[in-house]
Order: sequence, then C-alpha cells, then structure tokens
Amino acid sequence: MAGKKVLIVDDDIKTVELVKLYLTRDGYQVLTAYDGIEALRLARESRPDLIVLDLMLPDIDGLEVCRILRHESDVPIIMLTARSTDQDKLTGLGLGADDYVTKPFSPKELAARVQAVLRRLPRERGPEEIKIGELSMNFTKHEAWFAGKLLDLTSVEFKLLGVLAREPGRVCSRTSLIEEALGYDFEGFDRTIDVHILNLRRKLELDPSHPRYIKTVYGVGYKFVGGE
Amino acid sequence: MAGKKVLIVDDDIKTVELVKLYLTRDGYQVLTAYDGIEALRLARESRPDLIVLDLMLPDIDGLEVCRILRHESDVPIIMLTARSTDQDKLTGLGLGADDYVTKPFSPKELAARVQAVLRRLPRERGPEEIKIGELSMNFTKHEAWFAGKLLDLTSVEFKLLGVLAREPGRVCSRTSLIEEALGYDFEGFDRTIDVHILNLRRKLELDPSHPRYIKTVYGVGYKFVGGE
DNA sequence: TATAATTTTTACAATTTATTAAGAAAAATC
DNA sequence: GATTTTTCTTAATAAATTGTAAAAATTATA
Repeated sequence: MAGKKVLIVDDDIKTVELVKLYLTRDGYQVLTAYDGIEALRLARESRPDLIVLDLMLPDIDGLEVCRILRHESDVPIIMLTARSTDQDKLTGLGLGADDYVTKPFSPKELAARVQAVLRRLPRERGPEEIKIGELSMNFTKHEAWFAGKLLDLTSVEFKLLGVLAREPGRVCSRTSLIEEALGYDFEGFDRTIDVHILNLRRKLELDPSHPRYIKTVYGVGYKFVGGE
Repeated sequence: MAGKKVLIVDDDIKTVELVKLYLTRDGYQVLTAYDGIEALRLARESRPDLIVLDLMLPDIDGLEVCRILRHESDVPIIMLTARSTDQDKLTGLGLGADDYVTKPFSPKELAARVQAVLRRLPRERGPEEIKIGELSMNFTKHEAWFAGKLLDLTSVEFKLLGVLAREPGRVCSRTSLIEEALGYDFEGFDRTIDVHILNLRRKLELDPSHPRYIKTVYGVGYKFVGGE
C-alpha cells in the first residue's frame, strides 16, 4: 500500500517540521497547514487519511475545524492540546477526535499514535469499497455508483444504503437501521427511515413503486438485494 | 416477558442513578454496585442478564472484574471507558466485552445499546439457517425455500413455520405456538393458529387437505415433519 | 442574517395482514 | 349410528403496516 496521507495542522513551524520528519521517515506522505482555513482547504482537496490538529490556531479555532471536518467525513483526527486538563473539556464536548496528545509531546510518541489510529481503521469500518450487482460504493470517497451513474445522495441516504448494501439480502429492522445509520443517540421516530428509503428508491430504482433493489419485508424491515 | 435483570457497576452514584432511571423506565430490573467486590458478589448471586461495567473502580479494576466474570459465565458486558483511546487498549486485550461506551455518554444511548446487545443474543444462540428435507429457512434474510422455490410468506407465517421447523417432529400446542410466534402478549383465540396453519399448508403442501409436512396431532397441536 | 439544502415530522391514502365468526367436515366417543 | 369434540375452510371485518406528499424543523452555506 502506498504511504498514507497525513495532514499536520499547527501554527508553530518547528512543531510541524519535527512531526513531518518523523512521519515521513515512517513512510507517510505529509501535508502541512499553519492555520484553520488552509487546513480545511487541504482536507477537502487532498482527502488525507488522518489529520493531526492543534487546538490553538491563529484564525479558526482547532475545535471549530474539528467540528466542521466531522460533518464532512469520517477522517480520523488526533488533537494536540496544551494541557491535560484541556483534554477532559474536549472529550466532554463530544467532538469525536480519535485521540488526544498533550503538548509537549515526543514526536516518536505521536508517530506511534498515528500508526495506531490508522491501523485500527479497517477493522472498525469494514471494507472501503463494495460491489453488489450494479451498485458500487466507495466509503473513503463517499461515492455510490449505480448502473454506471454517480448517485447524488445525502449523507443519511449514503449511510443507510451502506448499511443495507454491506449485507445484501439481510433484512434490517427500522430500529437497527436507525442504530447503524443514524446512531444510538437518535431520538426520532421509526418512520423517518421510511422517508429516507422512499428518497433512496427514487434515486436508484427505475420504477420506485415497484422496487427491484430495496425491498420491503412487511412487518420486519428493509433489505437490499442484488436485483436478481 | 418479565423485565430482564441488568447490573450497573460504577463508583459514581450520580451515574448509577441516572442509568438506573432510564433502564427502569425501559422495563428492566436494575441491580447496582459501587465497587468490584460487590459487583462480583451480585453477579454470582443474582445472575443478571447483562452487566454495565465501569473501567475505573475503587477496589478491583473493572478490567479484572471483567476478566473474572468472563471465566465464570457468558453474561454480556458493556464497558464504560473514559476516553475512546482506552477502547482500543481494551479491545486489544481481547476481554470480550460486548460493547464499549465512552464517557460521557447520554443515558438514552446507553439504554439503546443495552437493548441492542440483549436483542441480538437469542439470534446468536439459534442457527440463522436450518434445513429439514426440502425446506430451508434463512432467518437473517427472512426467506423460506421449499422444493427449490421461494415461499411468499407473511411475517406471522414465517415465524410460525420457524418455530415448527426448528424442532422437527416435536408437537407444538396452539398455546406454545402463540407464545413463540405471536408473542406472550397476544390476547386472541387459539383458532387464529388454525387459520395460519391452513394458509401455510396452502403455500407449501402439494395437497393441502392431506398434508405431508405440517401434521395435525388431534387434540394436541401441530408438528412439522421432514416429509418421510 | 438570509438562503438553500437536508432531515424529520405529520397526515392521510393505499395496501397487506390478522382475526373473528360460523358452518362444514372429520375424528373420537359412547 | 348418533353425539360430541375438534379441526378445516371460507369470507367478512378489523387492525396494522407501509407509501407518499407536503409542511415543519433543523442544519449548512453564502
């Protein structure tokens, strides 16, 4: 596998260079940014596999950058914080960073953590690409293709289709779809799923009223089938 | 079905009380412990159906408690951990907790996870696919095939056939069929089963008036036989 | 802040399934 | 063979589930 891309964001050039040195030595492809704006631009453009993000940045707060990125992708983030007390505040905020490292840190330790976070990814996320019949989904690119065409899905639709398509044929109850696609903390109703299913069908079924791919199992839930 | 027993172990009274409130509201019977010793004693004595276990405990470490319990039973355990990084260490240790929840958590989310873990238990116990003679049933796909053809069953018919076919030859009374297929809270009449059996026979018997597979045991109930 | 996009809720229609009831048929009992 | 009990079958009704459109709420973006 070609070296994975890591984006380092910190306003201190020395820190950036030091970390870059270590990560490059470990075979990573390293991108750097010195402020939040640049970080967001690079993150969107180059789609790094991991981001090391400092809390204190000259323009946008690191917190804010983290929050924005979290809404756009699942890219793992390691937060650099000044004091260990900050860490608790951060975890409290439920930002969903994958790890926290307290400054000052040894670059070696950070490199080890980068490796650790990247190593556990595939286990947690499943394959990053699947194909079932005419459907193919790429989870790193966040793209779904059907019958040769790129589908324009919202993020909820994408997640929902992902859950269904990862196990073709398996019936998923609305409850399990909510847990897996919307999260355990979702507080809404079952029927929300119906509407998303309806919208999905409109986007990928030739005849949405007589679906060939996203099937209803009356009284149980929904399932995705290859279209046989 | 009577509420299942859940044991909550945490040294923080507020956390325990909050979780207890939510689980009680969901119909669970809740036991509580504030240290490892007490947790072990209660687990052995009361045999809860699930344990919510904090990692940090005043006397014995939560890790140790988990390890000990794992040697004594298969009771599902949900671990509460301080930071997501701890989770990896734990999974790495192969402790075999059934789920991990990072603090701070929403009590609602934890309640949902408790329910999810308990729900998937029975499915894990019974096989998800069975074959008896010409009949095969796949419970995750919710499909029943007979003589090479996919049967178009309603969800009650599917459940009914599942109960019968999981133990071929065993006679099931209408009462037990109702309990297992329609649920303990069903308030209707025995005769409902007769109609479902009739409909099932029409779907899988060559000659529904002279059934070869779904047999009537006069005065007792019904049974499924391989067709010998 | 205003605007657009997305997500969720609501409400009602359409559909499917479950249940009941009641007479006919079959089996057991006397 | 008549009687009683149990099961089978049909058909009408009730109940539950799903589909759909549109409004409301939320969230992202300019």
